[in-house]
Amino acid sequence: MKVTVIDIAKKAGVSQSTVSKVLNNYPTISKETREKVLDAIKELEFYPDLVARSLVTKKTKTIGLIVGDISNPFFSETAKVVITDAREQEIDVIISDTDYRLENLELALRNMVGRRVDGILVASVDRRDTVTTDLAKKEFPIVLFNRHTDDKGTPYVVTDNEKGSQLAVQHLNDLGHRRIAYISGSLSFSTFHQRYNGYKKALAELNLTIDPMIVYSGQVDSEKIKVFLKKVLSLKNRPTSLYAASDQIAITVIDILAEMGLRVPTDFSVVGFDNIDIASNPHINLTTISQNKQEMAEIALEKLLNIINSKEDELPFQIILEPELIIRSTTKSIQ
Amino acid sequence: MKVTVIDIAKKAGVSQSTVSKVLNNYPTISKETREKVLDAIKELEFYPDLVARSLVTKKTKTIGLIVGDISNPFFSETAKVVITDAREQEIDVIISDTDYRLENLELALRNMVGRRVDGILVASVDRRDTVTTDLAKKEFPIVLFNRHTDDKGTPYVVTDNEKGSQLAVQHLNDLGHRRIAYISGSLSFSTFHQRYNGYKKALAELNLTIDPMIVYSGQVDSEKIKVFLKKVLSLKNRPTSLYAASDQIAITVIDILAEMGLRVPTDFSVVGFDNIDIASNPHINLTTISQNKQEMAEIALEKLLNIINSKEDELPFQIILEPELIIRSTTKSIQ
DNA sequence: CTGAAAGCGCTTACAG
DNA sequence: CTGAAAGCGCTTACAG
Repeated sequence: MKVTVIDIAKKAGVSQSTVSKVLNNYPTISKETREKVLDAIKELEFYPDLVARSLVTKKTKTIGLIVGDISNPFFSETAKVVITDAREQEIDVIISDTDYRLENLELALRNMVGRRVDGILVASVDRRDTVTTDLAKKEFPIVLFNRHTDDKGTPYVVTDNEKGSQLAVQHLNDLGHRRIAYISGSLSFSTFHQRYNGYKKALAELNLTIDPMIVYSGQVDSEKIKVFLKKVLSLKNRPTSLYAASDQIAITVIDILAEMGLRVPTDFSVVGFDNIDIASNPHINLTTISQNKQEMAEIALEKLLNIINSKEDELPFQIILEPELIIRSTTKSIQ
Repeated sequence: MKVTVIDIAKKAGVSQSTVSKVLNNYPTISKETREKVLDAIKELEFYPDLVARSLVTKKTKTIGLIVGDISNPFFSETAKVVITDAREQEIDVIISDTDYRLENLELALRNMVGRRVDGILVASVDRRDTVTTDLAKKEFPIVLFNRHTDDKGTPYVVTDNEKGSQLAVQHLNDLGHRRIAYISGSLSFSTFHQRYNGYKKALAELNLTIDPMIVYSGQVDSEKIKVFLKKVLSLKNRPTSLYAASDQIAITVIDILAEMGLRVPTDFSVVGFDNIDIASNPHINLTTISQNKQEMAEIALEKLLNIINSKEDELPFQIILEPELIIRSTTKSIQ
């Protein structure tokens, strides 16, 4: 029923090893035998069993990619780069979606190791995670991107998030804003943690007061954001602008402000972070901090493949990319 | 170095087969031996090699998912459902991105078969593809969703696209529009082909003229759309509305109209198709035909797993889901 | 240039 | 209830 290397060998009148050798392009095989074998392969429609091959070569030509939420554009846009680039090297990618939960991350990691993937790329690691570090210590090929762990034991490539926040705050300050609210997702992610630090640092440098009343971090569903915005806008000393630690949050904020009858940027300025595709849509046209996601994903993959092929000696490395301020039309100078 | 079932056997003082049996929860194993083995497993941090297991069980607990473009929200939102639901059954998913090209689709299919995935889900098949049909004929578990091939030889679950177009055209007609332009992606996809047919059919039923001048199908980058719109709007008998066969196209259209100084819906009405997440964003608020993507993906996966477990006898099946008109604010009655 | 043999790390009849 | 042995489908030293 199923065609194996043995069937090909019989058909071509050669040994099993010879078949294997033409499959793997051994240079020693003579032209005639190679052709006999190739003919048999074509005739019997033989496709080598990659599972069996993996068992002996110890390579699966598969890598794992762990994301927080594949339906979030940030992750799907970076996944695209990883999948496409990996394909060029005939590598497949298994995707795991953690829903941003630490336990799911750890499950995914263990599962992928059991699957014997050649390496793992983690786009959404939790600061507290230790499993990635354990793997890195055991010299299992693993690279983090976007986020890293507190212990910094695993190689990573990220954007300079503090710097990003400074660009955002500076921009608002340049426009005359002195009260700048802040919203971010959970501080258990290094991205949000650093953007938060950068926000505070930038305020301090500009001699602006850090007011906990206009700062929120945690779950960022639209209900929670609404409650926060209502509170903030009812303050007597209310802010004139807001820096959101992601474009998704920024867009939600703008929607809610619209519902509340506030126009952006006339009544209120908003800056996002990420520069996802939709941010440049003319209807949204969000001022944001751009991270070069594609480059980040490309580098992470390239480095991972280097590690897999033992071409990387200085581990763990840390690559930090520059963010960039992109001014569009959700920020405006204060009157 | 690497811990195997043999190491566990030695450590626990039992045979290799016994270790395997506790790993696979054979009921015959006595409590004491089971515990000895479990202890050894824990102590040596043993994780069974899933590649070796697959070679003998003939199951990889992996399925393939082939999409046209993972960064397109339609695909990433359905991928999310597939990945999450599969995980609950301890199944991993390998994603392939074809960039909508037939040759890439066929490469991906052959590769996945070589990888011995247990089954394949194709979200973006080409009408002309025959590889999927060949696989289905050989009883390889495969289910198409969203799009199907012309030969209908492979089971699929899709939306009633003709019906969707009829809902869109009817809605515009109800608002008084008599000249309705149409844009869609390549007709080599059943989705666009059927939406196109539905569009013509609906016009015919309403006794409206089908004017090839205001119809476009093919590549849908924003340049091509711009050229088409310019041409259409310079017609003396210019249309008052447009039906776009996807939300992404509709959003691009609205952007271009804005650039050209036309307001939607005051000057021009637009209907999309898909109801992707961003369509309901207050800044876009697109009137569209909703397909229940999540349900579609869920059913496709469920059916695929049924086929894998030989619980599906009537093959190929065809499941057709109902589309729904969602009226938002990009359509308006004509004065 | 080709082939016989061993082995990758599991599972699964089968025997006891 | 447990174990010896064969086998899944390949690749890879090694010998010739």
